[in-house]
Amino acid sequence: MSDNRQLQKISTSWGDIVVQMRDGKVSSCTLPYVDDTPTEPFTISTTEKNAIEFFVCDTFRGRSSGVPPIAELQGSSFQNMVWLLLSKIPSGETKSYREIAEALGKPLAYRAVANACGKNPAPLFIPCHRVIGSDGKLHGFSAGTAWKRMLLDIEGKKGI
DNA sequence: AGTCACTGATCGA
DNA sequence: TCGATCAGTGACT
Repeated sequence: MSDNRQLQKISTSWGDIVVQMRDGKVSSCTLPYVDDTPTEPFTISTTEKNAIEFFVCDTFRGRSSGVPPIAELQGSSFQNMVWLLLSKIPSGETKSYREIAEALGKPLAYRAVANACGKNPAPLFIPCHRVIGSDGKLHGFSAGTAWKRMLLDIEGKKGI
């Protein structure tokens, strides 16, 4: 099992997005933390020379190109189920923490769902930013809600 | 036992 | 209306 690891950086005005690959699959994605009210407008610079960059670029354009293969996720069974559901939310749509919990057959586990979202190893690739509160508020994002707000805005959910 | 990226209810301004 | 506050909830450390 010679794991063929590879790091990929994508530079943006908010800092570098670092994607870690293993055997050609995405195993994690790290976004730099940004304050809730960034002064800097978001810009991204990449050559889109491979599938990862292409996907990330498309994401920030509000398009949903094919999601690159994601490595097997190492979380608890509950977390894996949450992450699987998240990955099925299409671009431009949102779900509430409670809807996810209900889909898992545990409507009262919304708090746990939120926990799992926060531990999502690959934001962007697993679209945890499309999960918002049932009151329509963003509530949180591991790398700062600025990302969440921007992504939803780009994907067509204006004014959240 | 304590921590949460929640939710629904309640209360005061 | 809109906020702050509170209790209840489940998974995880």
